Amino acid sequence: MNYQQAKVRADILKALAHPVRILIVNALSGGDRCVCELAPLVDIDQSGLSRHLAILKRVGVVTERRDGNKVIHHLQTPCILRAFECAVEVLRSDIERKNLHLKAI
Amino acid sequence: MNYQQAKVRADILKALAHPVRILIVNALSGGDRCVCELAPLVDIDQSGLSRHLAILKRVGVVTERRDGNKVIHHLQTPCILRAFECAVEVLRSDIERKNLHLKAI
DNA sequence: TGACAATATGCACATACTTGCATATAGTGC
DNA sequence: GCACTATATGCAAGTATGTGCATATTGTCA
Repeated sequence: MNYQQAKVRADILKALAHPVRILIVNALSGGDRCVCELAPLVDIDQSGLSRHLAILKRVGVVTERRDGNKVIHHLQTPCILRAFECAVEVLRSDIERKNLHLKAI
Repeated sequence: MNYQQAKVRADILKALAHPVRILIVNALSGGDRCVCELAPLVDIDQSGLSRHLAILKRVGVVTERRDGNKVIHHLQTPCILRAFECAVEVLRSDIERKNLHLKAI
């Protein structure tokens, strides 16, 4: 793998690597939502939420369509939920390993 | 999912979301390496490489053991390679979708 | 057209991340 | 102990990211 290939991967992961954006993706995995439905789930200013959504849209993880004066957001690539599962696996593995060290004391 | 749960996931993904760290993980997926073996693969200062490794170790993705005066690094949770594949899927899906739009013109 | 709801953007500030340089620490072999 | 190799850390500067506030834009409905 060369630097450019690593960079495009990093850009996608970076777009996912924020608690608010993870909450957004998680919510969208349960179905399409407009901004006003997402707002109560994330403790953040409306403009901030709009910006986080823009980041997810820029990398193509989320897409949008208009419905009246609402913009409906859609999780375009649900495969990224696997990246979250993978993060959980890392956590679990790390805790297990530390427990082992603890027992060894 | 609550904010705290999203945050721990974000911290793991953030640790992966850098081109140099992706190159490191990619190299380690082929077997354990010391810093001196990784250095030529990533175009960065030795101290910078050391810092990137520290970030990966902090979240438990990479572990280390000493061998003489070398520190050997080990990819503790190879499952994160799936996160990279997932990033590639996002890219591919995005390109396909844009191609469709192109054809529609 | 005007009032209103939903969403996006400009700006300014704070915080976090990355990097190189110099220097410190840890281990090896003489 | 000394010279040497491998790796880590303090510091300072540059860059990027996240946030709230105010304001702009887009669409609806009367």
